Amino acid sequence: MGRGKIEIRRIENSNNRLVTYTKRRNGIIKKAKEITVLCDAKLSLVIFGTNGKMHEYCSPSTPLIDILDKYHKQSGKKLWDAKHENLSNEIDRIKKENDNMQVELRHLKGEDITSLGPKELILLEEALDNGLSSIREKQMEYLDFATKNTEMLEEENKHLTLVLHQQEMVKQEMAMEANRDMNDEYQQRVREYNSQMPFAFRVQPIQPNLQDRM
Amino acid sequence: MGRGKIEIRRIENSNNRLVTYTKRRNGIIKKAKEITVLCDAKLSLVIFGTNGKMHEYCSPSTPLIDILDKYHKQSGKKLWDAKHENLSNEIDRIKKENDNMQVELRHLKGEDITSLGPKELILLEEALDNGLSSIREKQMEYLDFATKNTEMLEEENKHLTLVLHQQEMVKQEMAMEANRDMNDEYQQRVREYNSQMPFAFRVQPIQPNLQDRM
DNA sequence: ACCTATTTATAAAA
DNA sequence: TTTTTATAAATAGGT
Repeated sequence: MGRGKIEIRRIENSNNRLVTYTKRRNGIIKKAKEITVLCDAKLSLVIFGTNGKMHEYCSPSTPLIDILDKYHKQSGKKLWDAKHENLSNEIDRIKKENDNMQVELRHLKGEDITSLGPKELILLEEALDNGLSSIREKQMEYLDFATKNTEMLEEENKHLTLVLHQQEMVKQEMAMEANRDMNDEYQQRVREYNSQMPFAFRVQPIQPNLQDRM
Repeated sequence: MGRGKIEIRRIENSNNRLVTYTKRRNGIIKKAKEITVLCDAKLSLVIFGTNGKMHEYCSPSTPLIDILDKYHKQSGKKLWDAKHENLSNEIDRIKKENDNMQVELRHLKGEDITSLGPKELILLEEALDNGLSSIREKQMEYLDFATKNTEMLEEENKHLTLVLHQQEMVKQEMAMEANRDMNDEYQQRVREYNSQMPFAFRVQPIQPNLQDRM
């Protein structure tokens, strides 16, 4: 398709080669675009000329990666190295595991059991029974612990109350002694002062229980 | 370039579209081959038709992977890095999901529950109880079914036995009539003959119950 | 799948 | 380079 017919063999004249390359590259890319529109094909095209420059065309809204992914699957050729493949396999494996567990979980929760036979049901029942008894055992532990704890706390409470009471007794005694030693006139003045102001503003003793004795 | 000019827009007639696709695909692949020879270009071409079938061309002695590698470098677009990352994320996500399920499963089976608090134990117990009751319900269904089935079979058995008995009676009657009609002399001869050979070798009547009357 | 009128691509020249 | 143009090649529509 030109002024003369050419053989399909490397063009030796480098200038001609470059010109032809450019023209034909444009031609191919044009045709690539056309086929994607006309026949809604998906297509990926990458060309490198002798100069090393790259040109590409990829059908619209189809990332090259997707096309290569398909290529990968259909050709069976490994584009992405072993690493990639491993990851894919790993995903498949884990997904399967996931599904199995999901099913088991649902079964244990009593869901989707219509398809199960009597023997499977018995196994499930056993598993659930075991689970229940383990959990009730644990609950028992908690209960025991709570009971013991309560007892201990009550014991401690009793002790603390006792100690507190004893301390109070000691304080009372000390206070009584102090009282006796206190200057009588000062006491008198405090009483007079207090009687002149409303109760709420009076100086209160720090130990509220002691105020009875004032 | 054909009998008529066509607009570059999707060909609606699906048959035409397929034909055009095939022709143009061949055209593009041919041109791809030509440009690699004429201009020693490196090229990769992957096409998918609407049917999902793949066709490809890759310049000789240039593995697709190399071309994509170059593409990778020159376009700066991440091809497999992105893909790789996606896969890794996916794996992480699924693994996490997996772990959670695993834990849940173990809990339901009453394992690894040391770390659980009383409230969690109560929730677990409820779940197990629900599961158990669902499963026992299902077992009940099976049991009911089995019981009904047994009853039905017994009923049928009874009926069959009855029918069988009646048939026997009829046969007996017929046999008795036949007996009465039989030639007495022949009967006599059979009796004599039998008395001369050991019991085990005697001709036995087909209906064993009838032999009592002989 | 084959045919062929026509369109399209392009080789060579300017 | 890009444009031109004669010609080769591709292909649309028909069989």
